[in-house]
Amino acid sequence: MEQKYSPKSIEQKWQRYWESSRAFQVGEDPDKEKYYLLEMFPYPSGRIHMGHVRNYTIGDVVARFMRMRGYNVLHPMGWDAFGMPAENAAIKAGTHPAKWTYDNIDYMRNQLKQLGFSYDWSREIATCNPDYYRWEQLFFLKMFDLGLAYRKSSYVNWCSKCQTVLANEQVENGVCWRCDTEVVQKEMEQWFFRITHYVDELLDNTFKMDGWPERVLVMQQNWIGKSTGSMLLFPLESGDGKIQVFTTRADTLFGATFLSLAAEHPMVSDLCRGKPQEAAVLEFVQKAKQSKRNEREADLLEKEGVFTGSYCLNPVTGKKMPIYVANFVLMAYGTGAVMAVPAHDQRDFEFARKYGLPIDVVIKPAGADPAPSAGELTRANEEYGILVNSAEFTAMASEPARVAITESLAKKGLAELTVQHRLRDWGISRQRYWGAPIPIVYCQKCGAVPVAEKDLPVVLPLDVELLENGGSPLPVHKPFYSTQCPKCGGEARRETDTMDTFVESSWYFARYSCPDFDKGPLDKERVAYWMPVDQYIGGIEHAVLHLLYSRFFVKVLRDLGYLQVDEPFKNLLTQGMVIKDGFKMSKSKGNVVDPDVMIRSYGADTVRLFCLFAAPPEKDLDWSDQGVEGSFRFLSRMWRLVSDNFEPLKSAAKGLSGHVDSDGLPPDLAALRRKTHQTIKKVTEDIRDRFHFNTAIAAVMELVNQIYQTLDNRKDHPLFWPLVRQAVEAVIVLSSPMVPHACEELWQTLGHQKLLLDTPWPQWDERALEAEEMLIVVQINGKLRSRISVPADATDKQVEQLCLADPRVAEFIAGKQPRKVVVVPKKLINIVI
RNA sequence: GCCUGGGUGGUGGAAUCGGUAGACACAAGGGACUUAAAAUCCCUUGCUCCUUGCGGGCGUGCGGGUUCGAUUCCCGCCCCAGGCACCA
Repeated sequence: MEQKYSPKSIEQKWQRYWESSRAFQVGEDPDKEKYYLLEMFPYPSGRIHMGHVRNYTIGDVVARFMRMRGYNVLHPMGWDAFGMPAENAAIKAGTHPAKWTYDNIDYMRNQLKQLGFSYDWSREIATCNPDYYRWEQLFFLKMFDLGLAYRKSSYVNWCSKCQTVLANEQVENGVCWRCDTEVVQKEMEQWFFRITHYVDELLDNTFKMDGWPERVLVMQQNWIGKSTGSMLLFPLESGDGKIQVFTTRADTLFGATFLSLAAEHPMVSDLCRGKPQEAAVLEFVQKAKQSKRNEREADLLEKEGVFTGSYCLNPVTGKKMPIYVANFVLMAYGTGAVMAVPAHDQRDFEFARKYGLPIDVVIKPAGADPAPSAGELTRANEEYGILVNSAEFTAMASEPARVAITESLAKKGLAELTVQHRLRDWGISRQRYWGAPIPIVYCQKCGAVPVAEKDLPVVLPLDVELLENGGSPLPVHKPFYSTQCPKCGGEARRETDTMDTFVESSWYFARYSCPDFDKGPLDKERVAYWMPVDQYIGGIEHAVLHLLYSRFFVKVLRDLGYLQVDEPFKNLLTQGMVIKDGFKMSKSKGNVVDPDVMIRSYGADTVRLFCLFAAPPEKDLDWSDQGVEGSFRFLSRMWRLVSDNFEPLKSAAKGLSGHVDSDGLPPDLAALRRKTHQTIKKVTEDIRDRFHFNTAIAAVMELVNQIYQTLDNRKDHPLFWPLVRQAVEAVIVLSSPMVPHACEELWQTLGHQKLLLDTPWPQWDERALEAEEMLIVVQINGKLRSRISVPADATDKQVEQLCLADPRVAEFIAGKQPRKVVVVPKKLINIVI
């Protein structure tokens, strides 16, 4: 065999073999337990980056491990192929988004193959293919029928650079998640998916999804933002109408002295009409609407408002409450109207001070007597406490009072206990070209009419001229937009917006179970076999976006009868970022490491090994060129272990599957045998129970070190080579999910006919783990003082006696009588004197 | 402000159920082999003190506590990262 480890030829050899033998193709096998392992599919941006390499390496280890453990493993790969970068790149390069996308897919597929990932390539999906998105258009139609897809005019987030609307989830700190452009509010007609219909289930399940990281669940809970409170009606003084308000603090209702409305509140213009304040109000509203979203939302603006000239009545005190328009009230949350309780809400307090409005104290802190007067307050007291100045509710505690006050008003039809969520419906219209067309037609006579199912797919035309400014060419592409109304046959215009690309990624995982199915989106039998995904792996950046949308979509598909699961992903692993020199790898920082270059210099196995060894998967990984060298050195060391001892190893009779009894073995061979089995146990448990590949690799390295030591101190014994061979085979088998090419080659070189891939994962022998002697740590008063070796079967009492007989121990005790002796079996003894 | 993680040598990290802190690597220093280099192999490497030993003390962000024993559990702080946030 080759003396030197040369990954290039080995890796090509095995990659070709896996491809030609279709080694990773799977079908439904009712006799085998299925395991569906999925990594988040990439956007075909051009070439893969180290983040992908890390993500997919982690997944590949699990897939190969589970396969060797006897599961029927589905491990697919595909492309999240619609999206804006394709358009921008195509405009820049004078090409077509489709060509750009498919070229990138070809390049990146090849990159993934060079890394030796065990994908079933026969199931590959590209979401920009009409055979994929046609089903999404069908879902849209079904959702439209059920009212789960609807159109409304509303203020939406607009990114001027991307020339499109963004979902709430795609706005981060007031700027576009893609290009960091300031997002402005724009009133537009948009299509929405009614994710709020599932808000309770989406939230409730987060408390049961024990296979997900806590922090992702908490992020989703925060995003959904449930708050429990009361809906209250405040009658207008004029008598014609009521204003609806949501509050979590109905216990403070007796202290509500005015009302604040959002600038966009529909009643504002009526309330100020004909009043002396009208002009000032309209000017204020105009100004507020123009202010930028992040300025208005972040705590930057000073609280300002203007009196509308109208009053409403406090439903419990009957007092007149002036109605203001205020710049800090959001139309998007609750009803866009807030009852102001200056004594118990800091914003209202500041507002009341500024405009000279009354401050009525109605809560006193528990233990404070009497309640502080309004004049004494320097800031609002927002804590729960005991009610004062609240008629029959005085002396009640806040929480029961909140309910009691609401219920008492409910009898007059002025209140109800209710729940509000922060979550808004998902706006899916995008004014972009490279996406799935929304299957709707607008007819002068019939309005918005769904395309007939039989006319699907609505194919995105490829023969378009892209516009320089990035806007969509569809609205000016007559062959596309010009059509007939499906209802009346009259002249009509197609919807020219496309769907948010997150729609594609919300169900691709289900389509992998039957990517070739053409009678519908999902083949019931196959999808029932494979779904849900048993293990999903991807970046934390999708904690809310993709992972929430997918959860929603699965519930829709379930209710449409396509799926039988409630949640898509049973277990979720969110891997950390790849960092170099303290920063996330990025072109602007100039710290990008190109996977191609690494593979060329060291081979895929080294790159894989480094990604696994440098950190546990959930932590950020610090890229280190020396660390990569170290990984390569280890693989070379493993290679030499076989090449330097090739002849004796090859002729040694017993491989890993053979049994060797430890009776009568010399100590170093007994120790090697023990270490072999300990390593099998350690690696199995580290991968199976916690995905800690770094400690699994460390354990294999320890075994390699011990094999070298054993070889250095070689003594003749008939079982020497058989035991070394067992240890070496353990190294190869246990490493194989992580560095598959090198291991497969070594395995074959040692004379195995069967692929390592199809070799069952090794079992450890419990009896082989135990030594005849065990090392006991001796503590005196909790401090480490000595170590003694005792027979493995020694009782606690015997351990104690052996310990007291130890000269070092005797010295420390110095004849004193121990007050207490604690023995931890097989580990430690602590003598207290 | 609220919520969730996290803080261990020069570095990445280990210690899985309260039981030897620093496994395994990287880096550094010293040595062997070599004409030389690369590669490989061996030794040292948390800090500190002395009488240099099979030695003593200190040490897991800080301060307390529980325990025979705490990186691990409890209480109170500090710092870092992430999420939510004028949310009524």
